[in-house]
Amino acid sequence: MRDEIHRWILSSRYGPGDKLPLDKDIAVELGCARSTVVRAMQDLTQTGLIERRRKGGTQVRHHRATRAVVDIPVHRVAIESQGARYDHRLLSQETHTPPDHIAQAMRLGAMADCLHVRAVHLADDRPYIYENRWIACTVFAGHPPPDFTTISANEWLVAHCPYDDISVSFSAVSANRDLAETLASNIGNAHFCVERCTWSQGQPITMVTSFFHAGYRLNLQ
Amino acid sequence: MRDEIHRWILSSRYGPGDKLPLDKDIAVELGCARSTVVRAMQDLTQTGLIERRRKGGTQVRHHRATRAVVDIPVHRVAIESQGARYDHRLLSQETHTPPDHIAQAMRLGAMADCLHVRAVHLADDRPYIYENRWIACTVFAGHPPPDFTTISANEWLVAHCPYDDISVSFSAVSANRDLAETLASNIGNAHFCVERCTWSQGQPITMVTSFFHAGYRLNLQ
DNA sequence: AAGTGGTCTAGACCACGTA
DNA sequence: ACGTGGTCTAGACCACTTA
Repeated sequence: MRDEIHRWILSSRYGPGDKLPLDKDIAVELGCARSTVVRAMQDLTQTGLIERRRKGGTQVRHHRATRAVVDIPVHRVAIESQGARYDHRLLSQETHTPPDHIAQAMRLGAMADCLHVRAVHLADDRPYIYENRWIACTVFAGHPPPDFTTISANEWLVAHCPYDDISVSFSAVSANRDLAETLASNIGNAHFCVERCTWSQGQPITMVTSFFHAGYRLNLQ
Repeated sequence: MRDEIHRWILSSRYGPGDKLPLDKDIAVELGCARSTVVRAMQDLTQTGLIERRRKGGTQVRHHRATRAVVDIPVHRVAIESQGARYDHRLLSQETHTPPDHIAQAMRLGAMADCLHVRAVHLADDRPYIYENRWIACTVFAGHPPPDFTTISANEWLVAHCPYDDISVSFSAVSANRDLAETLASNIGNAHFCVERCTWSQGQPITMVTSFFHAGYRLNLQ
């Protein structure tokens, strides 16, 4: 039934900017319950095809945005699912206060300490991702931080610090000398870069910048 | 109520890999209808926190992936919403059969003709996006293709060809001479690149590769 | 103030996967 | 074959937004 409603809307019966009938009228028209129409409409809202406003009704969006879900698995899982052998190497790990732009992005209080962790993730011993991470010390809750040489910070956080808010951005960067050496690339090469910040109940957890090996491509659903 | 269920699950009552109670038991525990629990669980499935299987029950995912929604508006809207003046320039437009890798990505039948359109989108007269697009000729349904000098192909397609299936990928590329000139960049500069393919009822509509100006950053929700 | 979508209920039946 | 989640119904009440 939901699919039928989706087809009913999509079959170019309505174009960009058009106002759709009331939910209850659509329900009558298609011979189903209003709640079914509501559910179908909420699906279409999520995919970005329509806009709904209380009292304002439902419209087909004038400029439908391309909307897709991006899924970035734990690095180890991503590498192993390609059939490659995973490994990682801790480059450095020190506790200090992060630079301003990091603290700002994390919405950190002034002078809050972070654990700064740099690591490389390897696929069949070849550099795959260079990870530059800041972890709010509050997440260790007094306990000493774990040994990130045996478990990557990426994986430890996924297992121990569930988040309820996240901010992500993508960009392309040219490798400087450091990045080129870490990723066995060349100075100036283009690298795909993901920046992530996570929070739990308003408290910052971590901010990580990941640089992928040259030629990496991220596929969405 | 849904939020209450979300909090109930998230409050570290259950960790990665843990099995959750049956929907109906949660409903009893929290004093609400099962359908409410189902809805809340479906939300959490979408955000990637849990996995549900008929007969298998509900589990907290072992390795929670970072999952976010990416929204790429029509280029004109993206540029204007930054307060910049939008313009675009058609670079070329010809009809012929696309190279194999394009036809394959579009799931095009052999020898199906496409309109090949190349254009630049400008923000305050500065190159913002270079767009390399293939449009399946079937979408024009016999009519002559519109004049893409007055309306960009991007915008025309959004207005006239709703899609129900899409594939997107992101990458970083180094500018070759052509790209550098088109985007007023420099050879070797890193550019963010989006590749999109859309279909309607199984029929290919368009495949587009968009190269963003150097320094571009895509933010997700 | 009124109209629209948003959420919830209590129940039914269905579809899928596992045993 | 059975147990679990998935979808649907018919109805109630609520929340927001616009007129």
